[in-house]
Amino acid sequence: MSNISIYKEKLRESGLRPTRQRLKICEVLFTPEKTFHFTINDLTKIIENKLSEKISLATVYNTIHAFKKKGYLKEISINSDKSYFDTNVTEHHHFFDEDTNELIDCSNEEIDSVNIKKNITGKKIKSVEVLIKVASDNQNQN
Amino acid sequence: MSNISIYKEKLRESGLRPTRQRLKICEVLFTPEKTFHFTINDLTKIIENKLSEKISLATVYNTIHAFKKKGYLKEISINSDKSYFDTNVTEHHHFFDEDTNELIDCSNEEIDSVNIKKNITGKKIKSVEVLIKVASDNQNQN
DNA sequence: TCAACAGTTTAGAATTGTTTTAATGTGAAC
DNA sequence: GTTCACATTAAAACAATTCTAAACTGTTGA
Ligand SMILES: [Mn+2]
Ligand SMILES: [Mn+2]
Ligand SMILES: [Zn+2]
Ligand SMILES: [Zn+2]
Repeated sequence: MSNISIYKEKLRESGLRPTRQRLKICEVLFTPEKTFHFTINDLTKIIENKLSEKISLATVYNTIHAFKKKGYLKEISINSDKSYFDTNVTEHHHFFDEDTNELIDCSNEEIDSVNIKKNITGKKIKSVEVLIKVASDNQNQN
Repeated sequence: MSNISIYKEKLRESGLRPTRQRLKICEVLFTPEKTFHFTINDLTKIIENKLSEKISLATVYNTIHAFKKKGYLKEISINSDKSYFDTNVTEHHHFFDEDTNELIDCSNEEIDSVNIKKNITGKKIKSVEVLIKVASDNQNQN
């Protein structure tokens, strides 16, 4: 039950050579039945610990950026410390749990579509996304 | 026509000593009639070029963080490169112009209030903000 | 089949934004 | 004025990310 040949094909279609490293990253990102959010650090840890593979950090960055450029990943900015990536590439909203630094999807059905009355002359809307920051009720929010 | 004594008072009320550096930063941030968005780099350039002052970078960071903590500034994350700050501390939404990297306010009257049907158990909503990315119509959006 | 080459990986260096350190300076209180 | 906690500073440290340049590898096509 390996998706490797499927990933090989997808990569070739995209003009990316199906290298060992890229196939491994495809497996980690696209085999799970549910989409998820991750940082580069998360991903390298999965590769190193769970898979006992060794892929250089530069390659992880290269690959993630290549996948993002092809539209297979989305980048999400929550705080300026680091980037989050999302294997759910549909337009959708997020909860951000400030206690755990965790992103949680909020589908479009769970938020009424945002009605924007203003527009910027000469500019086209590329995306509309809602970010809902949440935290434990009894929190010391300095 | 100087607001310095007002800023001095505000700082003292906040438990912050009204130092020369903080007063100068207050002037830059809070004297303009309109609120605005800036990065630390923007701010240091204003201080150095327009005002020919010299405030150490660490002090700029210290002061901005102190002002944020006191609620006089908001931090906005657009991309992970750098932080944006906002002298408009009310809850509001933003357009982000991908051509110019410019933030534009979108008041609550210009967006219908966001209706969220989902909630996260045990978590309280701290903020709900919409980010609308825009770009020139005829753009090469790789 | 295999030579050739463009694309890819890699370790490490460089860069950038930000934070920390530790020494020096200064506002406020007495 | 003296004192002390708070603040400023230059420089070092740090963390995320990007760049560099050399080695490697998938693919092409002779
Ligand atoms: Mn931050
Ligand atoms: Mn970025
Ligand atoms: Zn998501
Ligand atoms: Zn704003």
